[in-house]
Amino acid sequence: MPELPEVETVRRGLSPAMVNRQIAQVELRRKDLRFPFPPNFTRRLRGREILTLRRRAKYLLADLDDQMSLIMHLGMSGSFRVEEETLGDFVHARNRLTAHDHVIFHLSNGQRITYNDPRRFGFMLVIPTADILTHPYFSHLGVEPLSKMLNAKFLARAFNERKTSVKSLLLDQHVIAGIGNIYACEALYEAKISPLREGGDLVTKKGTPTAALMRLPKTIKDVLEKAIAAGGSSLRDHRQTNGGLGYFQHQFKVYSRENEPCYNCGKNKNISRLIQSGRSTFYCPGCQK
DNA sequence: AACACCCCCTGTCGGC
DNA sequence: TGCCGACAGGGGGTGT
Repeated sequence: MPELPEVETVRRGLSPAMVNRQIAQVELRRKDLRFPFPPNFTRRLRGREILTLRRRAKYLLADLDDQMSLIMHLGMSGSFRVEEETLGDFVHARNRLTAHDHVIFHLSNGQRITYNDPRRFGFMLVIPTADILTHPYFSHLGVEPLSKMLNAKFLARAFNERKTSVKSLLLDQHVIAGIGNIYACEALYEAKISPLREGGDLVTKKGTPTAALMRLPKTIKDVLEKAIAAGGSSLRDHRQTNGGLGYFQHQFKVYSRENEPCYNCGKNKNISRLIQSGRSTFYCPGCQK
């Protein structure tokens, strides 16, 4: 589920609850998510203070007070919720747990943070903070799409001579890190670029960006920023940490709108769906060239 | 190197 | 009503 805007929404929701707080206890309600929890996972977190909560691509990184960092990935269906857990409330709190509440962080201030993940594609691990940059999960990640690193010049270099479709390139976390299926579709629509175009086709023979490629960095940033402002997109599982829904799904122009009219072309053209790299792509054949 | 394809897992939805 | 297949926001591995 969660692409960059959803993970960022979660980060902002968790920060007030987690940062400068101590983890009193971590409760695992099963031994694995996508992978088994590493040995001593709970012991390494118990008693630690969380200094910062960062996001890199679709990962959440909680830096601890002992030079270690808790790495969390939400997979397709992970979500967190923050609740009060006073002593008197404890029994009631337990009763509010559901079948897919897999990890509970009990904080020393009486709050608890519960990780829920029906599909269990998410995972958590603890590694030294200093090792994050060289860790296999992070060392090959591409640029942050909301940073200045993402610009037309960068994309021209990354796309040059690539025969891969621009849609697949946007999903490639080695190029840009954090875009997922929804926002790749939406950004290409806004840029009026067909998802079927080869990457190299968006670069001139001189290696400079074409006019179409010049539009793309801004549409990516715009769609991600608007989605963050809306609290992300809630299709099934995504929740803000207070339990509220994101509402960017109401602003989708193409995603999940197969056979519905294009807002740009009117009733002349409908949104199409096709499969690229095994994922659904939604686009308008009328205005995306 | 770069691609298509498959898998992990659970839930939901539409068609019959 | 129930059953069954398709599909879902991610990402890693394999084989070509």
